[in-house]
Amino acid sequence: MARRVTRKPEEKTPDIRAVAALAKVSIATVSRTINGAPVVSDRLSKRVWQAIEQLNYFPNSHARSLVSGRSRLFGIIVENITNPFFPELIQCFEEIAVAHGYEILVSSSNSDPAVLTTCIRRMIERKVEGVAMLTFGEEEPILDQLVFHDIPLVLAEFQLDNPKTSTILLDYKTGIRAAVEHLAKLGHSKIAFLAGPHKIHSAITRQNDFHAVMEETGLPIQKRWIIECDHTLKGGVAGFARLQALPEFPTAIVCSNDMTAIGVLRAAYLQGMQVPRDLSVIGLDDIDFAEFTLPPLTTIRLSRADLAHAAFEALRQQAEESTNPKLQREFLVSTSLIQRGSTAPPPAEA
Amino acid sequence: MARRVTRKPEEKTPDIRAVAALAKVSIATVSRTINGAPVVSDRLSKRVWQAIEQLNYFPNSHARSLVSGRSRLFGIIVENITNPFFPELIQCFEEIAVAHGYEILVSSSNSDPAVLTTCIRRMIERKVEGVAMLTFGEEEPILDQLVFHDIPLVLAEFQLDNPKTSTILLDYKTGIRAAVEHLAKLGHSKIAFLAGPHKIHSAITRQNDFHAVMEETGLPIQKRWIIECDHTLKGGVAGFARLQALPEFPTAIVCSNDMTAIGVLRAAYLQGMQVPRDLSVIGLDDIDFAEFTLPPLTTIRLSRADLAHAAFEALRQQAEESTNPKLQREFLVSTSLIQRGSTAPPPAEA
DNA sequence: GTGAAAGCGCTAACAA
DNA sequence: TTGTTAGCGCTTTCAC
Repeated sequence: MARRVTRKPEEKTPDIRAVAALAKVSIATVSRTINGAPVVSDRLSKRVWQAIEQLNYFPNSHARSLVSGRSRLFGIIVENITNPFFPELIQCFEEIAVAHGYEILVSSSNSDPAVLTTCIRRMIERKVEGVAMLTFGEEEPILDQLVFHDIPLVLAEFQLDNPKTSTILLDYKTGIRAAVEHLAKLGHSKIAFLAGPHKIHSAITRQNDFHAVMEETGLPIQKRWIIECDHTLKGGVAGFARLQALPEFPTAIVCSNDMTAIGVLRAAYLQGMQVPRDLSVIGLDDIDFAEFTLPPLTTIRLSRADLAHAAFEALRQQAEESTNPKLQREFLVSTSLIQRGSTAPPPAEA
Repeated sequence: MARRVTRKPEEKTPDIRAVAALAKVSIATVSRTINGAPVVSDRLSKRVWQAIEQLNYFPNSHARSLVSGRSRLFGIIVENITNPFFPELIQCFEEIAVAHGYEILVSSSNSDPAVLTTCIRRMIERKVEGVAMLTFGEEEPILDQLVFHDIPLVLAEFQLDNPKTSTILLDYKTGIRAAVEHLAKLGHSKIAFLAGPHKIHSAITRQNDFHAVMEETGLPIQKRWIIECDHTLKGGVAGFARLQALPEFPTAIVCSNDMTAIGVLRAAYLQGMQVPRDLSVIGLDDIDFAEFTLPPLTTIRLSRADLAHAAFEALRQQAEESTNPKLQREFLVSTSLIQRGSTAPPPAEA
């Protein structure tokens, strides 16, 4: 693998000058070689690479960033890294970024404005070339700082009147429509929706889209069956309990995310209800785990890869082609229904 | 919340000189004020802060790092960010780091040496002041680069003969002993172990510790019941199947991590086996989800908070007190048994 | 195609 | 207590 490298303690870590001296060229030539400037002759380039190898030289990115004005850093802020959806998203985003020579700074805001404020401050100080905020709520004033510092921004489902801000539109409707139609076809009409926290934009969109689709499909909407939860497993359990406290119980539950659905699955099991015989459950996200619940979860897939690609591409364009007049400012990511084992016809009327 | 900030497009983002000019002081005074040097008079300090506020100035961390030689960055490399244990760990580590004014660079190595190599390169170029590698395998030659560049390192269960490398010793034995004794007390003697991938040091340690504890306790060890899995849910399912293919089946399974145990739970359920009536299962890690499996998972807790604290403290000491002769080079993190619902007495002999 | 030199934004040594 | 100044390690003109 990597050859073993050693260094005498008295030698300082090598810099560009050391490389230049060893290769008997100027530091400008070393810089050009490293950066792949097309002008360097093969002869010198080879000498330089040899010296770099021999000294085990690594360029100092702070110096590079300082002089070039480019940090090659993107920030990504998620709401809660503990929700499995996000690690999967971050993993994708990081892979793409690294493949393009960027680094990422990850932060979990936990929907706490104070945390978010400092994490945006840190990103500005590190001179990130863009920030992706894929779930967020009432934090517009905080975003001002990014705008002020001319930092490109990509948001999910939120437009900002700023040339450096792009938006990813999430077409939940397609997936939710497929889900509701799937349920309708199975014979369900009593369908509840366990929503995400209303302080998060995407949670509201999901709820609204569910509402709209139900109307479209001509299914009855019971307001009491639309319940705000918090996108956690515990929240799903609690939502299930609130549904049970009602005079009438639905035959199917659509959840705003998979964790909520997993909570419902668990609660139903503990109540002696059998899914999908007694109750159909549909999630949203299609986290890796959804395939392994009991029964396997029917869910609306929101592709992390698509989302990560869109977010990265939005930022990359802003960072590298900001002068391009026909820069893409809107991206669309779609959703689709993944049918697994948690849906079935409703039980015969009692 | 944050006051709304705006700026005319023609103004460039403010630097330390702009602040100095507005506050009518030298840039040195601004620098001292920001860094809390004790010498600045209240009068000037107030003027400086006012100017900073008014201009909405954020110091450039690249410039700071370059001249001070301190990046206030730590790297953390995990094996697979998709295993829920790691996001929980990262979350803790980040919180502590930010509270101490550090930033973190997260990377997932996926046990791929090539990925690891580039991620270490990136960390060196960013001049991280320390790297935490909490799970790793045969990557010693790659670590040489960090040693070469004088970067402090903290490893789990692996000693490196280098003054800047600290070690976190994980006392799995205490937890595993409690688990095995718990099973023994319930009447189990046929105990299998589903190990993690042998290319990971900690997986081998866990297996060895299980082996040692079984001997200590005087329980019979069946070599065929010690099976290498891969720390994933699917791996647990596969391990369960391999166990079933054997002429005799154990009455209890201890797993090298919780994901494996969750796989076993699932496989058992699908085989019509009831846990814990027909089979007892014990995990290791105590991820958040362990509480919510069906039945709730009895597991050996490895505190993420403790681990994150130890890792951070090791790096912080190295970064800030490297001259301190009695710097702590070894840290111990313990484990303990969390009894939940997946263990019970073995079924009566057939 | 190559080198000399200016300077990115800041900290720290030294002077006052 | 404050200001002046030299550089941190590099990229990028601008000459040659």
